[in-house]
Amino acid sequence: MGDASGYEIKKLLEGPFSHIHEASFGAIYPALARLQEEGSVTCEERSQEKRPDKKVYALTQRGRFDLIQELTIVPGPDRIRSDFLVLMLYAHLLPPAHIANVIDKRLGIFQALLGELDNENGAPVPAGEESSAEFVRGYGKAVLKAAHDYIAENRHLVEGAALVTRGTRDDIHDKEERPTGVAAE
Amino acid sequence: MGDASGYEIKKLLEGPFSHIHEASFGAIYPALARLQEEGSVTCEERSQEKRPDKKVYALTQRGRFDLIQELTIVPGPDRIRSDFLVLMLYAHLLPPAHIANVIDKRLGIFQALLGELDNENGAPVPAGEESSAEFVRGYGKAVLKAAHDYIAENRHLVEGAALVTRGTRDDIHDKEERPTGVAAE
DNA sequence: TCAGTAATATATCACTCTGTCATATAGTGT
DNA sequence: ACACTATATGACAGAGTGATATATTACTGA
Repeated sequence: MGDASGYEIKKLLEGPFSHIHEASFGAIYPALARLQEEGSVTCEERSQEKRPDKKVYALTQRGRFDLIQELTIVPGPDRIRSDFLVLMLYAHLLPPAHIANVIDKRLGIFQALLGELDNENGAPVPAGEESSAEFVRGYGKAVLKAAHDYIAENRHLVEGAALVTRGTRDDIHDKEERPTGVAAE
Repeated sequence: MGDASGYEIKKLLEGPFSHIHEASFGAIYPALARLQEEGSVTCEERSQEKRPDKKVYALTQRGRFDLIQELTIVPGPDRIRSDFLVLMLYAHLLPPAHIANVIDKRLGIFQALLGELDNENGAPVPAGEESSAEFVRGYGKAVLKAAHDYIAENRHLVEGAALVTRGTRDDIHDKEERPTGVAAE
């Protein structure tokens, strides 16, 4: 979708494409180095004023061909890891106030992501790719909205009177948010 | 949610909980061994007729306490990796027939998963946990349905006349499905 | 009858990727 | 002055994936 540096790729995967795929710097930088060695991308070092230098990578003919080869698969099911849903599954073990707090934060995250997807300026799309990008953005919006609305309408199922039957739980307070490379707040 | 062997845990994460979390044997078996060493679970070896022996693990008091500690976080955003959406993003590079094939398969996968979530017998839930489990199952159904319906209504955006401008693409045929530990077909 | 496939069940391991830290520059807040 | 945020690249320990190995039982077609 155009030339980019490793840092720029990471920002894209945190922003407008956060509902598609994640990747850390530890994946991106080694991958770019490997692709350059293989001749799939070229690298141009650009010095910037007021900012550190950056390395802008561009797809070669060979890289474009390899990309198309890689895309010619029937993709398997999406891979999901949701700490939120794991927590909800055990909501009955935790104080209702904590669950309510988590749900409020979650609804906020979803609204923020929806706002980001509505913002057209998020990711400028090259000509000829608009409708693919539109499809993917719409998909994200549809799924995010469904999740948001479901939680808002059904939160009573996990916020109801918790059945506390086992375990010493006088000392439960909010822990630090589990860190993820994704900044969504 | 009850005693289980490593194999049974894997099957749960492939079936009724596939929209929550994934884990491979390489994660599950070492984790169970570590938990046993730490005293969070006990292990009972059971010999079975007509089947290989299995090791059934059970949570201890200490394990239950540690679980609650682990759950007392504000979970970060869900982590998603969708080869399907990556493919859709580059749909314009591929033959419309291939995209149509992929979309048909995807709609089938979603319908199969929805059927699995509708089947109450999928995962027997212990008393007192029904409404948490119901919330999580309903979440999966809502999100899956939204994705399915969005794809069905908007597939024209990626199946339309592909703008083929670059690359040699006379030799594109279906590749093997990318393998994942999850059996969803 | 016998090979091949599949399901059940546990376990190990190379390799990839994540999460964290290190390094550097510059702006912004307190 | 010190902390924090943002841009930018990279190294590295450890966690997890995907593949493989092993073993038992059952089914299926040649």
